[in-house]
Amino acid sequence: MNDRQLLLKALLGRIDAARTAPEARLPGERELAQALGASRSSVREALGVLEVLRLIERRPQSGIYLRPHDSEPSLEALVLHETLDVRSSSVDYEQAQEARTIHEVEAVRLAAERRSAGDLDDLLAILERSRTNLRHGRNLADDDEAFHLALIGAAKNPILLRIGKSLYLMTRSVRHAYFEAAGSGAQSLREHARILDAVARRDATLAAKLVRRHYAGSSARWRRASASGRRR
Amino acid sequence: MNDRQLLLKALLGRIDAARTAPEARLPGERELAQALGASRSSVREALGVLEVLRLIERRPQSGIYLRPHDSEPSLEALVLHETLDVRSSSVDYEQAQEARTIHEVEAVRLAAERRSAGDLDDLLAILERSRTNLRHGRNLADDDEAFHLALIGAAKNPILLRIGKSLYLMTRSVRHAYFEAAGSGAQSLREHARILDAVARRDATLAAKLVRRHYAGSSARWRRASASGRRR
DNA sequence: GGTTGACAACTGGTAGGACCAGATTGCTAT
DNA sequence: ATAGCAATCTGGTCCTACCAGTTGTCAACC
Repeated sequence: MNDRQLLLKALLGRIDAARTAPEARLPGERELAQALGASRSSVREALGVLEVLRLIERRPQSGIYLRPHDSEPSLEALVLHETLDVRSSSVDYEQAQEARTIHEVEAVRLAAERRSAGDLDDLLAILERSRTNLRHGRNLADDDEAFHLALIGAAKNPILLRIGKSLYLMTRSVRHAYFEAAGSGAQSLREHARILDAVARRDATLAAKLVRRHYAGSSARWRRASASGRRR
Repeated sequence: MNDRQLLLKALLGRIDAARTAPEARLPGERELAQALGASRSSVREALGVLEVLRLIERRPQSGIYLRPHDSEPSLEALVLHETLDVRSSSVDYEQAQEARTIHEVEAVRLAAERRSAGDLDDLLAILERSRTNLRHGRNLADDDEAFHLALIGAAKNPILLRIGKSLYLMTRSVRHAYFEAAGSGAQSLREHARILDAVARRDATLAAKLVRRHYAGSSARWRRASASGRRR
């Protein structure tokens, strides 16, 4: 992780800390720079990023204020929190999973109608690679993500794909933990194969049903696992 | 529009212009600063924003490069383009409308199950205000947005609400034009009332069906209007 | 004592210079 | 012709300075 990311992470930490405090105001730029061991220029650039991400608000001649939690942070901000591994109450796994379900069940309907032969080839290649990785005992989280994103991509709507990528990034760490559990990889692959088959036969209704079941099943398995493990 | 936004807009313009050029590379920071009449500090802060928005990539000791179009820009970037009114091929109204449909049809199912009494009050108040504005011949685009976002909000999933807000921002200008057409406001309000009724009776299936029809109808009306008007 | 005014001490916003380290370019000497 | 060096680019960082408003303090005045 480079200096820029470290600086962002430090600032995100301050923001999360300040969120509980009564005073929803950050120290001045000069003070922040000294506290974080960076120059004001660098701090300002990071603050500019956090501002367009809707996490803070800078009022000239006044100060830097946290945006109230009810004004939703941007999707990119949620992703940033996740990728920089900052503890945050704003990213709820169940909510992200719900959004993913909604999103992908409908996207796969479109994919079943619009998929090209090339899309099928891509999906099949990903499935093959997943099987190989499964045999070698590797974590299938990234293969799983590749399959689902390729599925959404076959719907030929870049906005849907963009949303899908954000949602997947949000749940990345949880999915990695999920695929550590024995058997979850094999089960996931079987369901992927059936979904791909439905998309290949252009059966939108069946594909949607399978995706919904796929999500419901993995959510249930995850809840069981985390309830018994209780390590989160 | 303040100086920061103007600077961002100017840079976005350069990016869109450079996208057609063979050389996917922007001038250096010093040169940009001089050309745009700003200091390097200001340009750097703006570039930092465009970088986290995935529009550009800065390579140390090399230069500033445009990200290839196939790597999707962030949702926030799409919104930024729209709000700063920069001509861009990356925001397609039909695609955004399709994403909105998917998104809201499923969100309203959840809303029908989870809506509180307060949600109903809010929705009803928005509907009442819309009727007043309709009588006064005002543009209903903002009322329409408020109703739909309140509907999504009743699903009690902040991530869904965040996505909804982004999608609405993307289509804002088109919706304003749409509500200029005579009759579209009244028709829209009738359908809103029926949707609200279904949500109040917790009939998720009916509510979803009505929302889908609502979107299909308005899209069709918009296509007819823009085909006859041909001013876009 | 309470109000009001002026002044000093902040704040973020902008500007512009300086230096660094690595990459590129082009020239020079072999 | 080529190997090697030097000048010159690049973005990344730091620094000082100034501006224009806001905020807080405190003294003077009613």
